[in-house]
Amino acid sequence: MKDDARRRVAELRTLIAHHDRRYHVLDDPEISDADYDLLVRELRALEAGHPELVTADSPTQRVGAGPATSFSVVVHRVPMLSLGNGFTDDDVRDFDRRVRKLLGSDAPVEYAAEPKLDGLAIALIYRDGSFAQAATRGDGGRGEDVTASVAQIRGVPQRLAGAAPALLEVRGEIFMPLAGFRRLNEEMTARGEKAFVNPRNAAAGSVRQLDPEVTRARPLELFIYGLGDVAPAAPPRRQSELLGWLRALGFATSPLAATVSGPEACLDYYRRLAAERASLPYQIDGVVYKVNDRQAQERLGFIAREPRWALAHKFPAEEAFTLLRDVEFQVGRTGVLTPVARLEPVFVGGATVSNATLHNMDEVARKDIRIGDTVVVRRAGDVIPEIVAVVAERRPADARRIELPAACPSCGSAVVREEGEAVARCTGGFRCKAQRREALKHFAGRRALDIDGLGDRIIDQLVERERVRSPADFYTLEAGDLANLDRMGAKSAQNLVAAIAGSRATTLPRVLLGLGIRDVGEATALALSRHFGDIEALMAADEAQVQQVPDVGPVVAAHVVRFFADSANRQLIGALRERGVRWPVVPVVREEEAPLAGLTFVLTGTLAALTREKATEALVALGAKVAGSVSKKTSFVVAGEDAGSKLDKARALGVPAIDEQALVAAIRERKPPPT
DNA sequence: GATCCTCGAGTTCT
DNA sequence: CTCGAGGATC
Repeated sequence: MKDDARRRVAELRTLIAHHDRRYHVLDDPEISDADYDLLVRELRALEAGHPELVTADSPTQRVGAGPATSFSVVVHRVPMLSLGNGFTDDDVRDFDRRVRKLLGSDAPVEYAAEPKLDGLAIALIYRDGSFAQAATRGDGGRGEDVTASVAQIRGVPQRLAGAAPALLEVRGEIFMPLAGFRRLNEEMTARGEKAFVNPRNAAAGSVRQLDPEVTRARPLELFIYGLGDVAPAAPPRRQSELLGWLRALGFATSPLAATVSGPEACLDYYRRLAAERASLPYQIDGVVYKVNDRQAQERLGFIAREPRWALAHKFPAEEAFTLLRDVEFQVGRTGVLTPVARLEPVFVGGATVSNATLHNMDEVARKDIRIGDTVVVRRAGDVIPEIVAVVAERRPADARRIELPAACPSCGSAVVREEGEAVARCTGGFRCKAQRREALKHFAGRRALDIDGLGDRIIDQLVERERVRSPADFYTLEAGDLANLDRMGAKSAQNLVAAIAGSRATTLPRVLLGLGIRDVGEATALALSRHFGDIEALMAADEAQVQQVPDVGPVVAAHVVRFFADSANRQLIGALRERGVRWPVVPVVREEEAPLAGLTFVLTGTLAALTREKATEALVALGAKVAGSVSKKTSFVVAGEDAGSKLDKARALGVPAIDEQALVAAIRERKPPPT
């Protein structure tokens, strides 16, 4: 019986891998989505019955396994980045100052400016001049494949004009003009369907359509504003010329694009667009400035996920007045008490807002917010509601001050605010139901153990009934325990049990994150895992040893050591293991032992064999750092095709330059390149 | 000791 | 998305 299960599990995994490839890689599925789901479900069920057969590489362990979400995933060959935001004139001047400082020049910088459309960012790929693929931005690294629906948009050329490169990826914005938006909403209301709240949602909803015919009927337009990738590479040297080059290939670009010089000209452009905004046939939410010289862009590079050579200068967000009815204090998983404003619901920035965080008591004091006040609300970045200010003259006589409660609203334990800290915390720890509930949600969350289907609602009920007190209790749940919860049938109870069983095979960083050690997030959990390899080594370490981990200082080290000194926490880890939670030992990368430790690389020019990302990943794995600009501390500059000023600077500073082959050799042989 | 950057934690709405 | 704070750097 057991051997049968083992055999069938292996068979199912092979089958699923095969169909994944047909679907995602070859784009030529052999079986229907429903049949595919059946295979996955059978595997899940078998794994649920035999947790010892669950392995980390099982398809059930993958995030968003299979085409169940109905759009397949596209990994962007060049990440689709977001832009840094500016709101004030000084933000723009600061941006310009930083650009000049980094370029080492005092000459006025030329910028390509254009309106920032309020639509949906899209990447379009053309092969040999023919439209081949469209993908949404997604999280920047991977998006959704929307090729079929985007092909129906009239502004998307099926074939490019003139001499098109073998591979071309362009980036742009799909948007719905206001007139079309109004007409569409009239039609939809007339048909008894729900209208869209704003043109951006309408555009996004129209593109994310499984039925391309629906997209075809929607009044969508497209402006292209940039390049993702091109091979062979021959695009113009300036952003402004690039737009002309793209137009010659048959793409629409913004007719309002302009070239300006220096920050004051940027601001003039901004004011001109702000004045014109109301009369434009589509919605814009700001303007974008890009350093016009693309070689200079290259030199400026990126910080985190944002290019240093571009700025989105946003128009002020739409604001609204409403009444602050009450303030409640929420308890987070670490015990932090957060004041949350309960507002008279108000429609602002495309959604109805009824709650807004006040962050902490300092913030409340700074803005002098009181219950009963009329407040100005906006959605920061058009997403998170925020109280901007109170309207002092409308304050009623009986407005109440907001007081930090002395006792936790959930468990009644004392609330303390450490000297010099902005936040107040409940001291109840694990005895506090609210902290327990939030800690359990964190454990089950996507970044930690990723237990699909174990959402807030379910956890709330399990905590309320005291059926689950610690994360280890999840692994004792049976279908019967779940089936009598609200909104839970026998079928979904079974699925959830299977998902919990599936989460047993996991990784060390996920477990470390899930434990909820103070100040240990995703990045720190990964760094700790790489350094110690397994949890026993970490538990045995003292503060000095934990501080050896990159980016871990005295504060974080103390939190880690204190966590593992607590016998309840040691027991939790034992209990998790006992109930079948498993993770492979992580290959230890000790900084001092890593072959390229202490070396800093700078990549410049176009690499042929490797992408920039791959090269960075490989170097970091070997203990090296990869920086964006050349300095005295740079160990090697890797010069690819068309290497620019970084190479010049390296020569000036006497930094050794190597070519791509030397880089590849260094990675392969795991030793520093010869100088 | 000041400054820059990155990370963590908490949050909203659909 | 925002704020605060820890860590690294100059």
